[in-house]
Parts: sequence; C-alpha cells; structure tokens
Amino acid sequence: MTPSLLFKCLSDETRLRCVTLLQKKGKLCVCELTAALNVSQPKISRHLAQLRQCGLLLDSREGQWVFYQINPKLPDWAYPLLAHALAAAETTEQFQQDLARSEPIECDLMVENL
Amino acid sequence: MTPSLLFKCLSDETRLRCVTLLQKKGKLCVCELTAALNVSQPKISRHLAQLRQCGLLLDSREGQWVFYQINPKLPDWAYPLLAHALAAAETTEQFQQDLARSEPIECDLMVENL
DNA sequence: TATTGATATACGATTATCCGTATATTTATA
DNA sequence: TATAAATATACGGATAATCGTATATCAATA
Repeated sequence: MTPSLLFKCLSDETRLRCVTLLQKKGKLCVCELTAALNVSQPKISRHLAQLRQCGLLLDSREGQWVFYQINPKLPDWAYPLLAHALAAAETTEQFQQDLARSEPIECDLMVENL
Repeated sequence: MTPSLLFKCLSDETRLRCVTLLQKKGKLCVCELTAALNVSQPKISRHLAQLRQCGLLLDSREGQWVFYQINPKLPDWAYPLLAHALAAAETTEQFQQDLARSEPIECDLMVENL
C-alpha cells in the first residue's frame, strides 16, 4: 500500500462510499452494502474485491455472508490519513443517504411491523 | 471540489509528487517542477493544468515563468486532509529524491562554482 | 522585429477503468 | 441431492486516463 494507491482506492465514488460506511459501521456484509448504496451486486462486489486486493479491506465469511471491514493492519501513515479522508466524505449528502439506508429508523420498523 | 475528486487528483503519482513538493516549498515554477520530478515538460504541464482546473492549485505568471501553489481557498474539510495526505507522501523515497533535486545541496553548489 | 526560453495545447495511440449482463461458486436448507 | 440465497467472476463494450511527439502561445531581449 502506497499513498497514491490509497488515493486511487478512494477516488471512485462507490469505493469511497463503501469505505466510509464501513468505518462508520465497523463491519458489513455485501448485501448490506448493496442495499445501503443502492447499486447492483456485481458492481459492489467488484469494488470490494479491488479494495481487498490492495489491502485496504479484510473479508471474512460467516455462513453464506461475506463481511468486509477496514484492515486493522495498515501502515502507520494510513490511519490519520484515512480518518481525515472519511471525515471529509461524511460531510457529503451522498453519504448521509447511504447511512440512512443502512440504518432503518424507528418509524420504518414500526411500519414493517404493522 | 469534492472528496472523491480530490482523491482522484492525488491518485496519480506525478500529480501527488507535484502537490507534495509544492506544499513543502510553497511556490514553484513549471521548470523547477520539471527538474525536480525529472519528467518531461508537457507531462508536468498537463498535470498542473488538471490540478488548476479542479481548483487545487493556483497559477500566477511572473514574466516568462508560471508559478504554481496550493490554492489557499479550498473548502474547510480539505486542509486537514491535504496535510495528512502530504505527510504520508513525504515518507516515500520518491519524494525524498524529488526534494533533493529541488534543493541543490551545498556540495553541488561548490562543484558548480569551481 | 526576429529569436530564444518557458509554458501550454493538439493529436493519435495505448492502456486502464468502469459497467451491465450473464454465469459460476459457495453455503444453507428443504 | 435439488434448490435457493449470497457472493464472485468472466466477458464485451464504452469511456476515460495517460503519454510521447509535435506545435502553438507568450514574454523577454537582441
């Protein structure tokens, strides 16, 4: 992992949205990311594979689900950089929507339970 | 300027080297950057134009030279991010070489003056 | 004003990136 | 073991990025 490689990872909107949401939520499976970002499954899966291959994300299978998280063993320079990168990304409206879709609010749950 | 656009700017090695060196040195003209990075003039010029067009750099002509610097009027979220980005980039060997070429050391000056 | 130095741009070729669609793989379960 | 759900990958096409080379533009100066 080099600085410019990390920037390349974050330069695609879909990948940035994945990493930002993962930082916020800790660990998500592919179908949760697919739903939160509202994009096709192959598209998410390809980007996650890219992020995994360059070492930014770790995957772990649990039954039929595959969970992704930010790799806790990145080079030292990467963490403060990532923290500020994702803080910036969180300010976007796009991310607020992703976050909302990833967390069904009480009102939705009530409707579902009717 | 959006976060993912900024990352795209920094995802190319040549652009990252330019921005990192500019942060270190404040202001450099195209020929100084060309010499420091040891790449062709059109290549540098094209990348600088890109960085200018997306608002990351400012240019100012002084006689026949055009100087570039980091835009002091970026969005608030951009500065801490840039600071950490460039701190990470500075750790690379590539940047150390660029910096060395941009600052002739005393020994070189002595040889030149012989 | 002709020339030179510094910088920018145009052009064409190559390569990389991204995506939709279809299909393969893996796991759980009926 | 057949099926379904979750995930990954293969393929082809479209678009974008990058570069070397050649040339244009602009400013200084002889």
